[in-house]
Parts: sequence; structure tokens; C-alpha cells
Amino acid sequence: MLTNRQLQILKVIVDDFISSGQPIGSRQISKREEISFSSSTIRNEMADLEELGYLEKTHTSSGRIPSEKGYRFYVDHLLKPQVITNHDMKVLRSVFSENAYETEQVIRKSATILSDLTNYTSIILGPDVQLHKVKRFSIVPLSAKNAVAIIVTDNGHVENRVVDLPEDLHPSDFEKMVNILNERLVGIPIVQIPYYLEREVSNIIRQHVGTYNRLLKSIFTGIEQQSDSKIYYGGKTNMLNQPEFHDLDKIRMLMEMMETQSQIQALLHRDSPGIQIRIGSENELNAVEDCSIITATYSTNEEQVGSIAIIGPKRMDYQRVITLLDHMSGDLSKLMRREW
Amino acid sequence: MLTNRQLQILKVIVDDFISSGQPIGSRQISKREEISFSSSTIRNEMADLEELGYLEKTHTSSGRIPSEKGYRFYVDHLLKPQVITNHDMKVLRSVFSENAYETEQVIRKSATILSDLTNYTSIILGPDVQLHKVKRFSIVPLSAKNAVAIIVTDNGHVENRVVDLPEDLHPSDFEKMVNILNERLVGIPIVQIPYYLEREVSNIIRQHVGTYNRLLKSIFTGIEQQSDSKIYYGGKTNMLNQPEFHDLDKIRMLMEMMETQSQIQALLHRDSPGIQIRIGSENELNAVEDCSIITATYSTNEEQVGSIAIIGPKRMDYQRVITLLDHMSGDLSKLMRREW
DNA sequence: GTTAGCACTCGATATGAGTGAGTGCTAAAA
DNA sequence: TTTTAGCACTCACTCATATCGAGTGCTAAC
Repeated sequence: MLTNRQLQILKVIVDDFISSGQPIGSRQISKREEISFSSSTIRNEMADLEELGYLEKTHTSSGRIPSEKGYRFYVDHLLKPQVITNHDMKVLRSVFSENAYETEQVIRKSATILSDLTNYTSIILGPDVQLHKVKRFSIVPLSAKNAVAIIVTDNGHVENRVVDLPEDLHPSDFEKMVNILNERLVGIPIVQIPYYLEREVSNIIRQHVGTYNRLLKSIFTGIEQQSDSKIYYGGKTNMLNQPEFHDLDKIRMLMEMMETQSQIQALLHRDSPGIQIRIGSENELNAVEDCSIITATYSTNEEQVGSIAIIGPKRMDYQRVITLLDHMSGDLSKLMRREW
Repeated sequence: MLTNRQLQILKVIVDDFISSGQPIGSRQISKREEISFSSSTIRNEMADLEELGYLEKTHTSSGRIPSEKGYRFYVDHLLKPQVITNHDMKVLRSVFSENAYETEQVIRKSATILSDLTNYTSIILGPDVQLHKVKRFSIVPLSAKNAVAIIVTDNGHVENRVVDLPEDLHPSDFEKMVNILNERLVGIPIVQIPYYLEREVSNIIRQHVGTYNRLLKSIFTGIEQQSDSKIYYGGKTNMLNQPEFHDLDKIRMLMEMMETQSQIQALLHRDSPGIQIRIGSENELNAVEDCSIITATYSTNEEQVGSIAIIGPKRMDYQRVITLLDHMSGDLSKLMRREW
């Protein structure tokens, strides 16, 4: 159990290190107003805190920096909830000014705002399209040879692709097929389309309109895996301004990670709602072993959820980021549910 | 006018520098098989070539590197068309294996393939949606309060957004409106929609369905500027492997540029078709003053054109990139026109 | 228990010698 | 006249050494 004085010193060290990025020495601490004991005393306490695993040295005669355990303790016990400033609130809300919107646009703008406010990189995972339910299916012919297949989901997402039409497709058959698909697929989650197709629909279609399995296939093949959730970024280059990333290899790893959809998804996917904080190696991905990631979730309806995250150095302004994410995720949820 | 020997030496220097990245010295040149004169002679020729502006030194006693003028001369006069290798051809064609496709997917894959083959960064500008013509307009209600507005274009592109519905909107009016819009807007290029709306359509709608200008506005506001053409990247991090970009400031500038739609558009937009090469400062954008950019165009039909580009160091394998871009742009055009 | 004092450590920075790849110039050879 | 050999010179790069200062740990005094 840490003494009061140790808590105080730990807090000062983490706070100072977060804002300066330089190892903190005993003398520097003793100069702070709220600290009333000498540098010598502090040195002793720091030695103890190091032994307990909360602090580290970069080399034998350097000042101390927080260890991951130190950050974790700081986040868990020393952080006090803060109210959001008026200015931040104003900026956050500026996304929601329009009354017509494309979901994609709103999310994109949210990502930008978050990264601008924090100077870190923001990542937003779009709602999982796989769980959206089909609202309307339609096919718009472009020429005799091809057409656009469109699926509108209950959430307003639109999935589309160009397909080749069989040469012998008769207009009336065509219409029948669209009707059957609408009858049978509306209300089905996208991820389950192939299953329903196989089990119910393809037989019916075969009965009524001859065998157009090829067309059916080209419309729906891969639909259940495609774009399972889109990833939006804000301030990708903000990383480069952090002194801890003045290292090409780290930058390359990070950039490559951000290009790899699956890694980001694994990184951000959280089952439980609310704010979650991963510090350094808690992230289980080499590329981000020097990063902290704070995630929040937003919901578009009861089942469907997206993530919203800030990724920055371990030396991150946790307090501010938490506050911002908290508000942003709430606002996004409201907007998506059209409760605005 | 350069002598034969000077041409030969210039070519060797550019070739060698492109593959090694190191300044080329006279001794190194004299060792090449095709070179039959001594290093001393070469030194004299190099001094002349430098005086003429084709070569540079990094410092007084270093070997020579090509100047921009040198690269330009090399590209214009010393490059011989090459046939594409079987392997490259195979990889290029691998994009076009599926028979159903979403334009977006194909382009995305093309970008990846190009960057993988070259180890540079590829950028593809999607076809300019602004010039697409409206093929079908429809509105799919999601709830009593809102709906998705969908515009399908003649090229198979689908533009969509969620809009709020006026509370007093009557279903029959609703239908009328969609009908009128389809009657009047089909065949109109997207960029001109606001103009037609203003001049013809809004009056008619007012006559038939009362005043629903607000809905109309929220559907179409900004449509003429939105997503004028999407940008796809391949191998964004390939830059980081080039020794000339082991410099954080340059990297930051490049990355920031790639996040800025307008800059990329200005950079890649080319009026004339065919392969174009911009070397270093010919690009008129600070961020790429050390880069060369090779662009090609592809066409989806007579009027509509997209760009496809490779961006790499000035020390780029021009020959190979040109060959690859040439084939890729041809294939893409064919696919888009459905001539495959 | 706290603090002052002091020897010690170690990164950062500057300085200087040595090395080698490369040049320019000159004079001899072709 | 053109080409080549030879040589002095330049300059980036590397390595070793010296200096400086921020910071520590330990000990002894308060």
C-alpha cells in the first residue's frame, strides 16, 4: 500500500512526464508548490516507488519515468473526472450541425474533430454492416448487359455492386426475381443472407423464373464478409509529432498496422461498453507496444455497435481524452438513433 | 549537343544511381563492360556534363548524381520501351478475375497490385462522379421520420444519404415527387443537378405536391461538390523504405499531403491522356519536390476519366513504372467500359 | 524521519585524428 | 589533339577522448 506522500509524488511524476516527455528528477519535483519536502526525501521515495515497479529509469543517472504499472495505477486511482470545457463541447457538437447527412460523412468528420482536439490519432469503426437488416433490395439496369444491385439496410446503409446480366434474362423474370428477393430477404441480417439464399430463396426462384443462380451468386457472393466494418481515421500524421515516435521503424510498424483492417479491428473490438484503456503492452500487438489506446463504444440501435478510439503515446493526456471520448460517443449514439 | 560518349556516361550514371542510390564515381563507371576509356577521361566528361547541368555533386569530392535536368533528359531520350514480363502481366491481370465486381473494389485492388509490383506508392483517382449522369432516383423510407435518398448513375455508381422527412409529408405526394424527379433528372450530369433543380424541377414540384423545398434541399445540397472523386492508395508505407525519405519532416509533409484530397487532386489531374512524368520540382508542390510522379489516365466512357499514378523518389525505375502503368490503365479502361 | 553533502554515473556535445572515396589539374603518352 | 597516369587536395565518416551537467545513491548530521 502506498503512503500519501508516495501517491503525491507518483502523481506529480506522471503529470509532469505527460506534459514534458522528459524524465523527472527529484529536484524538479521538490520545486513544485504542493511539495514541501526536500529533494533528498523525494529521492528516497522514488527509489522505493521504483522498487515497487511504478517508476523506471532510462539510464542509471537519469530522472524517473512512469512504468506501465505506474500509468495503470495513475489511470485507475489518481485520475479525477473532469467536466468538459465549453470550447471543447462546442467543437464536438459542430459535427451535428447539418440536418441531412450521410452516416459516413458524420463519422469521418467526428474522427477529424477528435484528432484535432487531442493531437493524437483517432480511429472510428463504423457500425458493423453485417448485422444490419435488409430493408429493400433493388436492381437498376444500366444496359442490356449489366445492372447495379442495391441493398438498403434498416440503418440507412447502402450496399451496391455492378453485376453482369445473363443474356437470356427476360424482363418479367427479372421483375419476379426482385420481388421474390424483397419478399424473402427483408428483415434478414446481411450476414445471414447466404444462408437464407441457400435454404429458401434459390428454390423458389428456380420454380418461378428458371435457373438464375449465376446472377444470384454474383449479386451476393462475398456480401457477408465484405466491408464488415469500415475504418475511419483522423490525424494519422499526428503520431509523427510525438517525440517517442521519432523512429522510422516504429512509424513504419504503426502505419502498416493502420493499413491492415484486420489488425485494427482486433485492436479496437471490445465486447463491453464504456471507456476502456489499454496501456502499452496491454494491447498485445507489437506495433503499439509504446502506445496507449482508449476506446469507447457507440450504438446505432440495440444490437449494433461501433468503436471509437484514440491512439497516442503511453504518455497521453488520459484525462482529457477520456472526457472527450465519453461525450463524443454519447453524441454519436444519439445521432445514429436519430434522437438528436 | 551531347556527344555519344557523354550520352553513354550519362545513361550509366542515371542507371547506376537509380539502382544503388549512391553517388557514382569515375572509377566505378570505368569498370563497366561497355565503357572502354579510363576513369580520367570520364572525370573530364563528367565535369563537362556537370557544367551543362545534367549532373550534380553532393559535396566537392563526392561522385556525381543526376540533376533534375539529367533525369529529364534520361526520360526523354535515353529510355527505350520495354515489353512487360510475363510475371508482371500475370499479376496485373489478377485483378480482373471476378465476374461480379464493385468498381470500388477493383480500383482498390489495382492500387495494391501496382504498389506491390513497384515498391512505390500508388494513387488512383476514381472516375469523376460529377460527370456521371443520373440513371435512377429513388427514396427508401426507413421510418416515419427519415429515409435514404439514392441516386444511381449511368456508370453504376451509387450516391446515397439519409434525410429527415417533413412530418406532414403525404405518401402520395412522396411518390409524385420521386416520379417527377426521375422524369426530370434522368440523363442529367450530377454536377448540373442544382441548376436543373432550381430552373425546372422545384417549380413543378411546388405545383403538384405543395412546397417540399426543404426535403429537396436536404437531398441535394452539396451533391455537386461531394466526393468529386475518390482517392485510393496502395503501399502508402513504401515511401518509408526509400533512403531519401529517412527524414521525418519529409515524411510528415508527404503523409499530410496524402490526407489532403484537394492537393492530391491538383497533383494528379491531367488534361491530356497518356503517360505523363513529373520529376521533382516540376510538380509544383513542396511536399513532393524530391519525388517523381508518373501518371496515366483510364477512361470509363468517352467523357469520363480517372487518373492512376505512381509516386516515388526521383531515383525511380522509370522504365518499369511506365510499362506497368501503361498496361494497367489500358486494362482498367477496358474493364470499366465492360469490354473485358 | 528528514535533510545536506558529496562521490559517482552516464548521456550529450564538442574536438581532433585517421581513413578512403572521389575530384581537378598537370604533364606525359598515344 | 585526345587520352591517360599521377598526384595533391577535399570532405564525409568513423572512432576515440575530453568535458559538462543533470541526476542518483549513500552517508552522516540534524
